[in-house]
Amino acid sequence: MQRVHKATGELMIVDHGWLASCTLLPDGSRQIIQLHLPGDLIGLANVAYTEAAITLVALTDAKVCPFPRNALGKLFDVHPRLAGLFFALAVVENSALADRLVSVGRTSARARIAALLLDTGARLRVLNRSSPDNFAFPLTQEEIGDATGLTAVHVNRMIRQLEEARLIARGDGRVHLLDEPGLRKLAAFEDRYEKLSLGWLPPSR
Amino acid sequence: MQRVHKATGELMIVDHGWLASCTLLPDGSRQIIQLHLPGDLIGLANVAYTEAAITLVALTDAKVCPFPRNALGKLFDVHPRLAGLFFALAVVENSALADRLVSVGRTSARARIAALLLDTGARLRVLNRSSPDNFAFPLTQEEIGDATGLTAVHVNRMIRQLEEARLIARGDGRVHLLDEPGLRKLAAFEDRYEKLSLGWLPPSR
DNA sequence: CGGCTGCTTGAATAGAGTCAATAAACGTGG
DNA sequence: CCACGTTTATTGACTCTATTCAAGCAGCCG
Repeated sequence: MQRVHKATGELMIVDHGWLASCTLLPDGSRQIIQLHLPGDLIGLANVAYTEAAITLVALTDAKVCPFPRNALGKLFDVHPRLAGLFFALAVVENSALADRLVSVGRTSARARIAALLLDTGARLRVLNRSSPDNFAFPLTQEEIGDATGLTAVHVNRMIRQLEEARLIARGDGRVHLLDEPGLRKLAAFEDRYEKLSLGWLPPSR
Repeated sequence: MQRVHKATGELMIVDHGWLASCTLLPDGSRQIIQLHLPGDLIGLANVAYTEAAITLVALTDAKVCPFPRNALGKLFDVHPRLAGLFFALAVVENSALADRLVSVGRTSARARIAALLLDTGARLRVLNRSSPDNFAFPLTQEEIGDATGLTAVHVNRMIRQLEEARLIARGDGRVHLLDEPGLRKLAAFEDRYEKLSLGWLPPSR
């Protein structure tokens, strides 16, 4: 498997596979800003800038479909409802980033990992309609660390603690959320994907 | 001075004063998501949700002008260029949040505080056109901690270190960025406000 | 003056990082 | 299918950054 590292200023939609947008720091460390699952729109943060602000990393084999940035202007002109949806996407991404910031800024290592798992689970739920408290989770522990602001070693220790506490189970690249209420309490997690309100959007033409 | 704490789902524009949107956690701790300076649009993260996701705090005496949320639909319908600008605002806010996340997730306490000061300075520059490396900074050390994910005590120690290293100076509620290159290096700070690209926006009607 | 709130400092503690070594899993080419 | 090298996971010992607790001080406002 080839892990494509690519800096880009374009918009893309994930066809299949998992990716992550991240920032690389001068000291060599890395922060994963967000995970991209199939169906996600990637690169919103780039739209308003001349140079790519983020780096894209494929976490698994993945395929993305480009969405030309210069089509956006016309889209806003001709399809107000679609434009509104793009806006809504940006706004939802905003909340997601805010939640991550809270998690990384003010919660323990355990809680951050729990939040990452819960969030991923909730997003998969939106995707699949099924209710998988048991799902494939292809991140390495180092990548989990880059997403949560921790070191790989510490991620390992915390994951095992979550296991020992019977909050999660693992195996074969999969995660099982054994005690979701317990995890939610630990992570101070709130599921925003349930509370969308898009009634303000203009009607389609 | 009265510090208004208000949870709201509306959009607002800051007339004067400084505010912050923040999240309160069950354990009583607080994370400041972002600072709002005069001219800023507040509440984008709320647009797509039924209930307010964030709490607003006035850091100084402040006045805000409401912007009715249900006017957004019509705006997207009738004024595509304005709609595009709203979208651009959301996207710029995204980058700002991503930068904060990197700062909090992967840099030292010193660096986080330096980044907060640099970012605030850069934003004031956009506002004033003048180039103030010396500006009023009305946050308490506790609030700085809530913004950077640190305790007030540690914020104090780090600020003094920055002072002793002659990177900044303080006094009378103001900050003076003495060695901006040094601060930028320390904080791995990149000024995004310089590199906006809005050529893709549709023309005004 | 007295009671806030915010700043400053020290000492002890805890949570996360670093370094290092081993084990397990994976992928590749023969 | 096996042998090999590489990446990933695991664990221990130690260090260090940031937190906690505590106390004293300064400024502000009624």
